[in-house]
Amino acid sequence: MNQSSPLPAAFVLLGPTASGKTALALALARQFAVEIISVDSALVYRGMNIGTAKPTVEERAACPHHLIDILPPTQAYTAARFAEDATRLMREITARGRVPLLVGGTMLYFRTLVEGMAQLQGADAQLRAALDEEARAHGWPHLHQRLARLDPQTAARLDPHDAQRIQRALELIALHDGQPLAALHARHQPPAHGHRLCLMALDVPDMAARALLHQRIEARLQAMFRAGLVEEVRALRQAYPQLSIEHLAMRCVGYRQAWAHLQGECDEAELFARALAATRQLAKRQLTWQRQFRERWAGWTGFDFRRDDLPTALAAHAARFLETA
RNA sequence: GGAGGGGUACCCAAGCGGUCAACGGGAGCAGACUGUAAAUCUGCCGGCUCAGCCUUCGAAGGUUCGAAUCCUUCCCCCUCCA
Repeated sequence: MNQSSPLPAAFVLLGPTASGKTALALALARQFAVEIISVDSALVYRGMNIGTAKPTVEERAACPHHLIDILPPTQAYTAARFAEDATRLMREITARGRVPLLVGGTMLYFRTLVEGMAQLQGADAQLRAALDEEARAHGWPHLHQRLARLDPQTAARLDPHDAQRIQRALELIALHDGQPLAALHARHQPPAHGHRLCLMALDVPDMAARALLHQRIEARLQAMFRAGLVEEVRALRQAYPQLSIEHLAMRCVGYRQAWAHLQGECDEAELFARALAATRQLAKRQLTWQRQFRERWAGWTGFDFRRDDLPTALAAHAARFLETA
């Protein structure tokens, strides 16, 4: 990279669920020649529109949108796949003379985008099935003990009940000839997208702001129910007979709870209460990530999500970023 | 009016003379997080000048060395009979 060709710019907009990202992204799209890349593990699935608060077809007509509706809910999308897709799309968009605008709330994906990730083997369905089987028989603490023999360092930092991470650790070790995770993580690769990122975040800075976010979440969930969230899940079950609660798509907030309701596990009032709590908890975890990012990433700029001048404030910030090449 | 059941911390709910600030679950708050991440997991969770102290188990009295647990009266809720 020489000084006469600085890295092209990309805009990044992240925030917790229901903080207003979609509308803001569209506002930016009116002022800049952008193409939007969705950074969202749920928007990738076709047929999941209401519960994911997916931008409507009309909204998406305002500018090109990517990584939305790219898979049926029976398939799995992953962070690694996102890293590949986003890298490719960012280059393509820049080559077209536009600016990539990455918008969403899947914080692991953002971390991959900014910090990169290690070059590792992907999921191995057979291996995972075998480990699940063992866990059912003996429990995850038992598998954690095995991990302690194979990779004491990793076992020490994982809780014996952290099913997902124990499984992935054992999977990785098996796929990499017994190498411990520390060695594998040493293969960490910086991100390959070749852009300098304008990091803009929607902040929820105090408990009063949190209370407002909770109100918005509840209002939006009510709207989702009125719009037919339960019917959407019912339709998915009919359209994809093989679809089960095990599929990643059905682990999404709202869908998982609606699934339980359709199985007769709870009435609609209970469904609503559970989905509401799950959404708030999601927002909370997103905010935990954001606090960490704020400390870690240079150039991070937070905006209180309650501000009523957000479109102009973000546009001004983005314009300044473009100028400081 | 009569018979019975019940009122426990934000919610549900165990406890039924001491080991109870009170099992458990939910909610909430904080945190972790390297190819499942809208996932998975952990900690805290009455108050305080916090190895101790203070105020709690519908209310008020009482019994007892000691009560959420026993007694009395009162208030409220539910079921059945009238």
